[in-house]
This record gives sequence, structure tokens and C-alpha cells, in this order.
Amino acid sequence: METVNTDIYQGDCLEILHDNFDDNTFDLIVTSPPYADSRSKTYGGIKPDNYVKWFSPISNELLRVLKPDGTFILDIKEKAVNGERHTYVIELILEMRKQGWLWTEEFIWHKKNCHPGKWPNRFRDAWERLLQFNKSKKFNMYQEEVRVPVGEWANNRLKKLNATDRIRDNAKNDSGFGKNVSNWLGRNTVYPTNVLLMATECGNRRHSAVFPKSLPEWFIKLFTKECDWVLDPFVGSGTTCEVAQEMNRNSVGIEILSENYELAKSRISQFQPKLFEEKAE
Amino acid sequence: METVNTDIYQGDCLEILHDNFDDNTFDLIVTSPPYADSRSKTYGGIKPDNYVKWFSPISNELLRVLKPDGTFILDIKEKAVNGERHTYVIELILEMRKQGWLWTEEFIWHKKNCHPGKWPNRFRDAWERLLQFNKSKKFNMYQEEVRVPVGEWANNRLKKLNATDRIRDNAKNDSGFGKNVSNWLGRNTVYPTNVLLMATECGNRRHSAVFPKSLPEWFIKLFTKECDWVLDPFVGSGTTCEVAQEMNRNSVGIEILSENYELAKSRISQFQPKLFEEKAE
DNA sequence: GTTCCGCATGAATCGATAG
DNA sequence: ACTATCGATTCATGCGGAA
Repeated sequence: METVNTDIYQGDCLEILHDNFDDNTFDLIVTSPPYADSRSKTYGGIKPDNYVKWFSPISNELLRVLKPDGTFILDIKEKAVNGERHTYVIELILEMRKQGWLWTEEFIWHKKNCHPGKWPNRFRDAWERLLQFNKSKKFNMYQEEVRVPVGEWANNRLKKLNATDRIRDNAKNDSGFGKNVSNWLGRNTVYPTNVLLMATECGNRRHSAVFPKSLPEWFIKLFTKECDWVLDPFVGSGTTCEVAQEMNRNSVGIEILSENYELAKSRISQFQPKLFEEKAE
Repeated sequence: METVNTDIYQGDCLEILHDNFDDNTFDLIVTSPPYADSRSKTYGGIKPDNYVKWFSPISNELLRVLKPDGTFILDIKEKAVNGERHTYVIELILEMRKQGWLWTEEFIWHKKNCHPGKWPNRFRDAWERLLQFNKSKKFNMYQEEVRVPVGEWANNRLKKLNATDRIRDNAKNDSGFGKNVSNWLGRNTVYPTNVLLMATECGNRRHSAVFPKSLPEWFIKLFTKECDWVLDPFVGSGTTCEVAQEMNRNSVGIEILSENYELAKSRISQFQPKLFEEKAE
């Protein structure tokens, strides 16, 4: 088993990317940047009105370091400001398209156990946008890797195949329908949709990750293969890099806050003994 | 029990609203306008690039007829055009804010039984935007009316599912649509989230509605009380008005296509005998 | 009267083919 | 080159008939 690199940098992602990484380096960028008005100590408390101006140089730099057939997944949700959903996220989409990004898809992260709360004018916010951007229409996507178990209805379907559809299969052998039926036989899994149902990991006090490990894991499976390169420019406590390492992908994480940086480093290094064991074999 | 009006108009909603309705008439507007490039025979097949220009006069008229404390729910989803998600929906949000609308919230309609299909670059689209707009920050919202059950009851239901089902169906207790409310008596209830889990009613051959009855029902419960006024300017086969009538709300539906108009009329009139019975009592 | 099972039907999208 | 039409792909649901 080939070993992979897992590098955590401390500093501003704009500078670090500019100084250390060539064009077309990464196969996947997946990140959850600081939201507007939060983490004020570290990013100067970006005001919602200034969010697009703050983020667009970064998205431009990410465009540079992403491979032409790579993918950028941006986990983001606009705040409610003054009783209204702010528009900085949708303005950012328009701005990034001007930079050359293609807005390929918007996945929904449905957060099962989101933070409780009640307000007079709105319910709990149980979802986030997972915006998919690409540099070209031809990008790598390994759909087979993320198949999900098939529903109950398939049991009936398979019973039926034994009786009726076998005959139709023979009759229309060349039409392509027979090929279709053979795909169904023995199939226990189906392709997922663009709605992701994942629980937040709220129990871990030592490092509160913005997203659960299952989230970067899903996109790493879908958009990379082993030994590909993954980047998280706002890696926080290191979740993305930890997952990438476990999945045998090279990864780079950047974090500006020293406390998070140290935490991320320690999580990565804990993985080393296992690597040594495997190398020994 | 007071009787309510249910009026279906045939024609262009812009003209009909202008000619027949005063300012500040409706408590709730809920609609699903024709999407870009669909229903081409009746709406001239609005091109995605022209969508905002086509819809903004209508949204402006809706702003006029909505009461100051009313709510407008817009069910919409952008098409994939040339491998990319088109931007007309997010551009429409920006345009409507210029008209004076407040973009209060975005609910997600998670459609479990979305249209099948497989493509090399995307999965099935399983969600739609339910954009909430208001005229002022103070709007009527009856949150108690849409509480959903939780706890033992939901847990027991999940136990009955096998391991495979649990992976797929673990959102079952999120928002209990289409359930018999009498089953909830004595149960603990909680407020729902802004993610709505509803199946489309595709099996109904007599009238294929774009949204299931549970969708307008939920918003009518949440944003109106009895004898309030509900408007659907693109009422199609009449789902919104039928639900409003059953819930004892006044409603107005507008439909341009005569075939749909007749269908909507017949659905409404079928409800009359029950009304007469109640009046007789 | 229930429950079970087969079947048609969707706000879809892509790539190829035709004009 | 650019637009319009068509075939292939795919899965959860409600309905109706059967057991």
C-alpha cells in the first residue's frame, strides 16, 4: 500500500496557496469557510455585506490550484439578518461564475439532529447548501462508490423478474431492454439523490468540527480515487484531512487559528502508528 | 360553521388580479409557477434566460394584493442547462427584493419519489426550493398548528424497519405529512424544521398535481386561520383551492389553460354537497 | 374487509441525430 | 456553429385488482 501525504499548514489560505502550490494540483477541494459574523477573532468578523468581497479572491485562487477535471464543494449557509435571509451566498454564486467557475449542482445537506431552537418567525434551520463548482463540464465522478441500499419495492421487483420479465428479456434481446433487466438482477443498491441525510457530530467536545466525517468522506469517495489530492483551505480541527488519510488520499489542510492547527496536527499524527504497521507488513 | 368562497378564474393571472382584486386582499399566496421551458404550449415556453423578466411583473402584482402581514410561498427549482444549474431562480430572489419583498426563509421540499434517471455528471434531483417572501417583518405565523409527534411513538415505528430500511428512511419522524392527526393525540409534539419530506402524487391519473395536497395544507395551517383568504395564481388542477376549501379558508385560483380550469372547477364543485349538509344542520 | 402485489407514471437530463 | 427533437436511462409511489 502506497503511503500518502497529509500536510497541515498554519496561516492565511490565500498566502499559503500562492506561495506553495502550482496550478492544477488538487482533484477535490471541500471546505466549510467561516460564516459571516462568526469566528470574529480570526477572520476579522466578516460582515455579511462584505462576504463576497472577502471570499472572491480565495475562490479565484482555488480555481487556479484545482485540476481541470477536479471538483470544488463549498459547504455554506446564509445567516438570517434582521429577519431576512441574507443574499451573500447567492451573490457569491453569481460572482464565482464570472470568475469562470461552473455552478454544476447544489446538494442539500439535511442535518438530522441540528441545533434545537425556536423563534417566533422561523423554525429550526435543518439544512445547508453544498455547492458544487467545476472548471469544465468534464469532471471525474465515481458514482458507483456511493451507491445506497435499495428500498423495499425492489423485493417485489425481483420476484417479478423471475416470472414475467425473463420472457420479455428473451423476446426483446437486441432492443436494450434485456440489458436493462440484467442490470436489475442481483442489484441491492441504487444511486443516491442530491439530498444528503447526515447527522451532525455534536457529542465531541474536544474538537467541534463544522461537519461530520461522513460528509467529506462521501465527496472524497464520489470525486477522487486513491492517491488523489484533496484540499481543505479552512480545515479547522482537521476533519477533512483525517478522513482523506484514512481513505488513502493525499491531503492538504490550511488553518489560521493556532489552537485548531495544533489540534489538527495531533489528530493526523495519531494515525501514524497504523501506517507504520502496514508498512511493516 | 361559516361558509367560504372558492373561486376559480380562467385567464392570465396578471390581468385577472389587476381587474378584480384590491390591494391587501390575501393572507397567503402559495403557488408553483410553470418552470422554465415547461408547459410550453400555454406560456410560450419561457426560456431560462427570460424567466426573471417574465415573472417580475407577476411578483410585483402579488406584492400589491398580499396583506401587509401575509406570506408568499413560491415553489420553484432551476433547470440544469448545458451541464450547469441555471441562475434564474437566484436572480429572481435579488430582483424581488428590489421590488420590496423580504426574502424571509427558504424551506426545502425533499421529494423522495423524484423522477428517475441516471447521468454521468449528476444524480437525481430530489428537492425543490420553497421560497418564503413577506411584505414586512411582522407577519402572521401559527406555529402551534404544525407541530409533529416525537419520542416513543416515532422510535417504535423505526424499530419495525429492518436495517436496510433504516438507512433510507430515518427521516420519517422529521415532518409527519399525510399522517392521521388523530394518532397524535396524547403524544409529545415538537416544532418541525425547515425541511419538508413529502412524496409527489404521481399515481393519480385523473389530475396530476405538481404538488401533493399536504404541501399547501401545511402552509395554509402555518400562515392562515379559518376564513382567511388564500390565492394560487397558477392553480393548475386546483389542488390549492381544494385544500383551502376543506380547511374552511376562502380561496382564489387562477389558471390559463381551459383543460385545467375545467378540472379545477369540477374538483371544487364535488365538495359542494358536503357544504350544503353542514348548512342544513 | 384486509393485505398483497403488479403496474403505470412522474416539473428530469444527457448525448446523439437531424435540420 | 447553432438549435430542435428524440431515445435511453431510472426508482418511489398510489391505485386497482387479486388473494
